Parts: sequence; C-alpha cells; structure tokens
Amino acid sequence: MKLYNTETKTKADFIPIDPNHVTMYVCGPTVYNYCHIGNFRPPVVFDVLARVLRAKYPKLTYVRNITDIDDKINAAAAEQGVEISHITEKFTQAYHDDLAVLDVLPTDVEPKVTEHVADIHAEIQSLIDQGHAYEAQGHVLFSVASYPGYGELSKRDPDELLAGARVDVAAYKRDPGDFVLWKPSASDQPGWDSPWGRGRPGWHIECTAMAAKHLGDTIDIHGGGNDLVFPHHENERAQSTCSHGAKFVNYWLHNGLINMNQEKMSKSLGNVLLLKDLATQMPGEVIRYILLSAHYRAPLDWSDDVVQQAKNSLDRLYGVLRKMQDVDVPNDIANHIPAAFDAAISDDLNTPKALAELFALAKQANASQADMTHEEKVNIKAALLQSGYWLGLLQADPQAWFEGDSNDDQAADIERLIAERAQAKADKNWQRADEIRDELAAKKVVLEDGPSGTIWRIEN
RNA sequence: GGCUCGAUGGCAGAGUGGUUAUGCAGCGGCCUGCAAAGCCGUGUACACCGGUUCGACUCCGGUUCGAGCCUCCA
Repeated sequence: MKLYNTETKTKADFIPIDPNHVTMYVCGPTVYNYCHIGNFRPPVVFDVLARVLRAKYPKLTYVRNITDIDDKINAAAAEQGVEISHITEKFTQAYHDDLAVLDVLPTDVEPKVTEHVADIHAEIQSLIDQGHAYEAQGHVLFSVASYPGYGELSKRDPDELLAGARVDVAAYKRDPGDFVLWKPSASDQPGWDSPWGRGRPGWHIECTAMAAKHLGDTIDIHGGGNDLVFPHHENERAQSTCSHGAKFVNYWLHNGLINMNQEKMSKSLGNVLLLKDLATQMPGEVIRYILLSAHYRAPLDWSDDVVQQAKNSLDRLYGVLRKMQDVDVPNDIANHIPAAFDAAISDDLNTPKALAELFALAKQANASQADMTHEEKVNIKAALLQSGYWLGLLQADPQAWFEGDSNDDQAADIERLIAERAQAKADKNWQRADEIRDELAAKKVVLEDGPSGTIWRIEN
C-alpha cells in the first residue's frame, strides 16, 4: 500500500522494516478533560489503518499512549482539590467509553507516562551522556544546536525559528530553541524523584521513551494530528534520533483537523463538541462515517448538514443489508474484499473513494438482486460486510439500525398496527390503511411495503 | 512576518492532461391502490489571471481567499 509521509512530502509504497511485524505509534490524549470530536479523528483514522495493516500483514503492534502526567492535569487536580490520579482515571475511562461508541478497536499496548518514568530518566540520561542535553537550574534541556537534522520534519529552519520566537526566552537556556526534558516541581506540585531533582518530564520525552520501550529504536509508522508536527513530533524525532543513533520513524502520518464554521475546534473559542454529548444525539457510527467521509489529510468541517447527509448515506447502505438479511454469509469472509475497495484504501487510506466503492456494491445489489444467484448474493453481502469491517462501519444489525432506539413495546405496537393495516389492505380498505400509516408517520415511523411484507424504520 | 496545506456542481467529497466519481438534497419517469424503498434519467462543477500543450479542472508562475503551526509560558 502507499502512504503519504510528512517528512518526504510524498506518497510512497509502504515497506515495513520487518514484513512479519509492523509497528505503529500514535499520540494519545492528555487525560484532564472530556475529549471533543476533533480529538477523535486520529484514533478513528489510525484504527482504519490498523485494521488494514492487520489484514495485510501477519502481525501489527499498535501503541497509543495515555498522557497522565501533564501540567494541565496538575491544574485540574489543584483546582478540584484532588489527587491527579483522580483526574486521570476518570478521564481515561471516559476516553475508553468514547472510543467504544466509535467502534475503535483496542490497541495492542496503551502505555501510561506514570508507568514509564524510569524509561524517561534513561532516555534523558542517554541524551546528557551523548552531549545532546544539559542541566540548568533544575531543568534538563535538549540542545537543538547539537542535532543538525532539527527542523527536517516540520520544514522549519532553526535559525528562522529563533527569529520568530515571540515568547521571552528563559535565561537558563543556551539556545532559545532548546526545549525541556525534565523540569523541577515545587513542593506542592506532583513530582517524581530523578537524578536531577524532584520534578516531572517535559512534553515530548514521554513519547520517545514509550515508543522505544514498546516498539524499538526505529518504528514503521508514527501518526497524529497535524497540529503535532511542530513542536511535538519534531522534538520527539530529535530526542529519539540522538538518543538511539538510529532513524526514529520511516513513515510520518498526520491527519487534518476538524473545523467548526471554518475555525479550528478549540475550547477558547467555545466551539467544541464533546463526543459524549454528540453520542446522545446520533449513533456513534454516524460520527465515524463523517470522520471517514473526507480524506484523512484534508480538513473536515463539522455541520448539521454533514450529520444529516451521513445518516442518510448510512441508511442507503444498511437498506441493502436489510434486504439481504436472509442471505447467510460464511464466517470467514476475509478474502471478500473487492479489488477496487482494496485499491482505494491502499492508496494512502482514501476512505472517500473506498466509500464510493461500497456504494457501487450497493447499487449493484439494489439493481439486480432479483436476477442474482444465491452465490452472487452471498458474495456481494460478504464484500459489503468485510469492506465495512475495514472501515469500522456496517457491523450493526440492519433491522436494529432502522429501528433506532425504539424499545420492544413500541416495536410490538408498530407490528400490531402493521398487521392491522395488512388486513385493511387485503380488504382494499385503503382509507383505513392510510390512516394507520399516517398515525405511525406522526410518531416518526415510516413504512415500506415490499414483496415479503411491510418493514418499518424510524425517521431521522 | 515565516513555514505548511488547501480552493471542485445546492451541500459533502474523490479524481484525472482528452472518458460518468460517489453520496445527500432537487427535478422528471418507472414501480406502487397511494406512498416509502429501489431503479432509470437529469443539472452553466472544477477561485481568478497568465503560461506550457493539439488539448488543462488536472502541469508551471502570479493573484485573491481560507486553514494549521511558529516550542519551552499556560
């Protein structure tokens, strides 16, 4: 497959270091608050990539961290007068709940910073020993000047970075571009003992330590939002390369951000949509569909229109599956991925194109189901389901999808009225039949008469 | 100001140097007791100005507009 690499700015064939074992690291959340929809684009995008890689290679180790040491966490804990673990445990759980709503599969490893403090110390010591880091006033700083490759990922000239620096530079820095690896904690702040005094790690060293510990010095794929390219990934790259003397990442992948009304979703603008709130208004699958309806590198505008369109589009696909409910597919359908779908998803994860291939299958099924052999139906349904699985879509029961959140009592009620209407229709009592349909329509229930009886769905 | 990316039909969104993207919405038809679903058909789409080319939405240059980033503080 081909992947676009931020570092080379080109799309290239993906060649793993070890074809029998692919490695991928994606930056996870800092657990100090509920996550908004923008925070979930990376987990969903890289979940699709993980599903595809697992299908194409014998083994994938996918690591996505939890950042549970951070000054924002400290601030939240101090504000609420609780231990930081109280904050981090609560929001780690919330994050997992949200991922489940989006049908994001678990990663192989989910390391926490608090469990890797010793590894972080080792990385920092390694950098000091090799002359890439220095101690100053309780801080340990990375020396940007010690690494000529600094700026290659984010396409920045270190000299110009200095010129553009708009914050006061701390006096203890040798170079304004130097960034902190370890910083001291005041006695009332959370801190960990270290060779450089009690303190806490800087922003970037944690990912270096966790990636190296779980995936080795050089990893195949590193992903994240494109707001992380600089400084986070640039700094990770500098730390890892200097500490281990090896290339850090072969393929850097970055997703575009989600906009609300043409603006970045951010708390300061007050335009965030928390996933847990969104999930009360629509199925998680609709959210996931929206996230995959644009190419992962493109920005994505969130709007009510987009939500409705996604819902309607999924209705179309589930409509096909509902029509084929009585077609049994074999358990093992992994080899039913259509070539065109595979080609689309393998072309730098072109999910919009892949979705179009799904609609092509749907059209084929809708147009010619009556003349299809049983085997053809099995094949097309298996293709839809397996392609859907790669995207993390279409795995729900089709009837349940259309019934929405209506309960059994309501369903029984609807079925009773449908039976009454069937009798009215048999009696050619169109007036009564239409009365029943109108009555149900008032409750958002839409009827569809088909050759095998009447089915119903809840209107969006 | 610097770096990076983008501008496609009512909306969303792929793609390609000359051929239908796809979905949603709309319109016409078929089907239906009537609908719904589905099928068929349908719409001055490729920001602007130059250039390259037999031919550009697609390549090159410029303009305009938009988005993200510009750390160590928070």
